Amino acid sequence: MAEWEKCLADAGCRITAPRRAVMQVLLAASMPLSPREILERGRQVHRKLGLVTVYRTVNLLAEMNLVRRIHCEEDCHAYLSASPGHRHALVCQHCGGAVEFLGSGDVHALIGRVEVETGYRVDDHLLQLFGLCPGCQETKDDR
Amino acid sequence: MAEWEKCLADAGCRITAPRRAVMQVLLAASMPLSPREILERGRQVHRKLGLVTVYRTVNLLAEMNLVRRIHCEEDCHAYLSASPGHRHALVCQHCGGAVEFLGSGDVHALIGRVEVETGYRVDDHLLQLFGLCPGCQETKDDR
DNA sequence: ATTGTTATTGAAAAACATTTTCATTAAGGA
DNA sequence: TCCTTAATGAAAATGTTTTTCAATAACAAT
Repeated sequence: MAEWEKCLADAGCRITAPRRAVMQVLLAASMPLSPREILERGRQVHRKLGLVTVYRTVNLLAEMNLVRRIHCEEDCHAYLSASPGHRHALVCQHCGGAVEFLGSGDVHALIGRVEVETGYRVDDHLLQLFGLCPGCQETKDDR
Repeated sequence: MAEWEKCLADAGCRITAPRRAVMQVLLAASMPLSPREILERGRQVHRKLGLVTVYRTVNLLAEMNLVRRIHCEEDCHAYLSASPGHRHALVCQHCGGAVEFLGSGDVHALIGRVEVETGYRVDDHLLQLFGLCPGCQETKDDR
């Protein structure tokens, strides 16, 4: 039983074929996918998968932090499978490939500075980086 | 002539009543507003303002960095007037009020670290903080 | 000030994304 | 294997964003 299946089962959710299809697609993809893209790829695994189920599944998985929602200029509803503990995404603007990185002390230093500067108390943050992956740096250079 | 009007004029854009209404609303608001909210407030200034124009204006202003798009869980199409040079938003999760803060050395340190760790070249970033503003900290405490 | 050009506007329609509804299906404990 | 009920998928409803196009108004030229 896969790690993510245990998470769902522990939360009292059923492990169904549509959910397996969605998760399988996201685990296989190394880039953020929109609900529609997930549907298309997922149908190759589970023929009768429906778009409504993709929406529902992706929301469920996001709530459990098994999947991360990625915000871009064009598309704010793209999803990426999430490694536990890792918090942020770095997306290649050429090929769309994404990796995750762990927020470390530098993030907390920044938050501490801003708390002092503004008087706000910071509880949450959204951080994403965009750039070129190693492979695309060779191909394309448009800094 | 206001600063933002010079920006538009320099780009060859016309200064129109609808654009003034949208910008006035955003400058007066201290929180991110959705297109629909901008429409409602803007109509008190320019009665026949249309939603289509709000969309068009907000996109134009965002392209010129006069306005910043704010990404939240619920609403990824909220806009905040932007101070030049300041790059990031800090939003109060209780009252919606927002302030901007300047990304400083700590952001670059973080980006440098991630570039080394991942091999990616980082060209752009999306950073937003969420929390409680000073006023709402007194009212509400749900850390 | 007046005119002419053309960017901009707003209403309606189209396109698209997301959510709700509800009868049917199937997961998984008994 | 059966039963309960969570989950599914199709259709419809709801919302949001974009496109289209004729009318309007900014502003440069006069």
